Amino acid sequence: MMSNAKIKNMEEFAAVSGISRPTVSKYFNDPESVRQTTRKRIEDALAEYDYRPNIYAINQNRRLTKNIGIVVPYLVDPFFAEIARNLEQQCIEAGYRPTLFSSHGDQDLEIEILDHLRSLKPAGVLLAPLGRHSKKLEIEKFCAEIPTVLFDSSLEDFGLAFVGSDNPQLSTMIVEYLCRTGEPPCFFEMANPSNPNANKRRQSYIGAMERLGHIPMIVRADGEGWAFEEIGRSAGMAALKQSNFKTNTVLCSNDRLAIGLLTAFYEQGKRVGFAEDCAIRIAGQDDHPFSRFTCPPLTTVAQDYKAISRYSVETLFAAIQGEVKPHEVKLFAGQLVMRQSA
Amino acid sequence: MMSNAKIKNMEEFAAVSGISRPTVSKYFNDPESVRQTTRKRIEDALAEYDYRPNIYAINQNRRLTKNIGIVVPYLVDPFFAEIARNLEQQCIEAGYRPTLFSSHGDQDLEIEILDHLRSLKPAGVLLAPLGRHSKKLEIEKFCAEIPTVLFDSSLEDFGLAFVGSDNPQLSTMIVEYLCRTGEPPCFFEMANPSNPNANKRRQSYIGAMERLGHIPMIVRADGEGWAFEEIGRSAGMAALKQSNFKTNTVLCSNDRLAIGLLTAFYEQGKRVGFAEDCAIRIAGQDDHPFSRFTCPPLTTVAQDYKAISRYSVETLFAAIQGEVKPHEVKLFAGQLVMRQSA
DNA sequence: ACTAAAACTTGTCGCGCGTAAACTTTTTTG
DNA sequence: CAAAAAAGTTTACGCGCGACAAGTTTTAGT
Repeated sequence: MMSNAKIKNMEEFAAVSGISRPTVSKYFNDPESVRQTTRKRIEDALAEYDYRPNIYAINQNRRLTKNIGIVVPYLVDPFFAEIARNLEQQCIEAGYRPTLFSSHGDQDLEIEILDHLRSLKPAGVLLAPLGRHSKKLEIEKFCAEIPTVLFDSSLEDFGLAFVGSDNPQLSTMIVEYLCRTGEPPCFFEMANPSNPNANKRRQSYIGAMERLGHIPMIVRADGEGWAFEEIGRSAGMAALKQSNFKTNTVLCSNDRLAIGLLTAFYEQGKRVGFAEDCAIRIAGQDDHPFSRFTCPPLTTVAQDYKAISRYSVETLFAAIQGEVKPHEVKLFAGQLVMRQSA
Repeated sequence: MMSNAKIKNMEEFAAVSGISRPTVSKYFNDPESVRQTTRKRIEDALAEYDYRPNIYAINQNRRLTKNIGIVVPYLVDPFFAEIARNLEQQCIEAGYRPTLFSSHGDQDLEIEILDHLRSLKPAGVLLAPLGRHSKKLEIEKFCAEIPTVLFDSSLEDFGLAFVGSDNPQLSTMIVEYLCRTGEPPCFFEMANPSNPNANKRRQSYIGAMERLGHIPMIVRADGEGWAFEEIGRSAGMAALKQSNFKTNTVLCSNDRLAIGLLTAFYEQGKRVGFAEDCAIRIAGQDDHPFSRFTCPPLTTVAQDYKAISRYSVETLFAAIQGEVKPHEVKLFAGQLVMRQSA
């Protein structure tokens, strides 16, 4: 059926479809905007001839493209890969073209990505900043230029909105659970957390412990970068040898640290879990995609991935379509995921 | 220092830099192609005025863009995220603009991505196809149109080259290791593997076992899709209950399946490893980023990520720069990674 | 059936840049 | 220092499409 005549541009395509070029152009911008009969004629021609409008010519002339930038700090972390997948899907469903970028934990790369994004003239950007290391001024400038929704990790009140998890709620919930079912937890975190969520979680841990009449016990892991599992393992090993965990329960700042800590305990021959013969209980925070498959499976509090990604996209599109709102902070509650590690 | 005068286009920028527009254009295409003195004048102006050529106007007029498409089947798998990261980095170093796409295990999405890629007019594409499910004809057509290097998973002789691991070598090495150090391994794989590598690994397992005088024992896991861990866990559980593993050693078709199987054994209270008190040995194939952190850490054969990504990029760029070679198959050897699981 | 609104047509301009030809200036070279 | 080579300038065109104005046809509403 497909005719072999090659269509070079919209002019030629308009000719073979029997419709004028401006109308064809209108169709490609929004198929609903033309009459049913002309729409059919165009789509018949589309079925017969292989033509697609030149995306560069389109974007050059449209003030706003249909591009959406998605930037995550570290794509090798399946947590971000999973969120990115959700975001991508929802952008496509809304008729936009998402482009995915990862800063790979490098703040210079993050700025380069924003720079590249600028020249892409996106309709909007969904940005999970690196956190503590992000070059604030440059990001602020970017948010002022291009409609941007921040997620996962907030940066002051930059952008249209911040969408993330209610860290105090997450941490409080798991602290209370751990206290209710055994010894109060120590808190295991990185000494220099690259993510502001870490600070909120520490504060929430301290608050929850004090409310329950316990003394907060914080164990800090040395190490830089985004290799959280390895940091959790090596620093966990060190803490173990120095008996830094004062109770038989450890709450980790995030699941990846917990995964590393599980390995450390395994290597020391200590059983982890709530059973009789276990030496220690370990819990995480995030519900990382792999947490269900650790040994023992990791008890944690789940972030509401879907709600976060859905609300981020909705907020961005509302703003793109002209809705004006003051900066909003939207936090979603987490859910306790009880498995065998605690 | 930065002047606040806004530069709209190359015309204006040429004016303020005191150089003619064609020369400025030449500079942006290749800074080396202009005289040192004029280069300095342009770069001085660049430092003072904030101007970047419009990428859409550039790409509309250049027959070939500087875009490189990177397509992986499933980005939530850190294995692919890691390879993608390497590929990305090398493209950037070579002065190209990589764009990352994930098929998310969906063959229709894979075709859509290729379609979108076509309209991006990339200089080249690095493609890890979905495997068995990929719509061959469409991919073949794509490879014929655009310089494409296939990696990880081959599809006949499509594209400029296939770059991957020497699966027979990988499988043979680990089979020999397992046989040397204990009972010969059963082989645990998905009943309908979505990836052709799985078939090669099964064949290699069978060959290696026969050469060593053992009878191959294959256990097949039911399940569809890319949730390998869950398939490994549930099917592993079933196989365990039905005593389908005839020896105390299991070689898994890939690490993610092994990770799920570890969980199944854990849930059944069976210790995994080579120690005296262990019920079973489990080994994987790939050296997944998380394999070092499973409990016990997973013995596996490592794919040479770096070599694969480097050679893929080099081959693509050689072709882009005009080098003509017949279709090449480049396989890299793996390395035994001995940990505690086997 | 008549009228107004909606949709389409023709024609024309401009976006920002690549590219090429013809000419001029600067640099290199023997 | 003259001649050749290299680099830069001027001028002009074209890429494929969005956008708009003015006129024409179709549709919807009474």
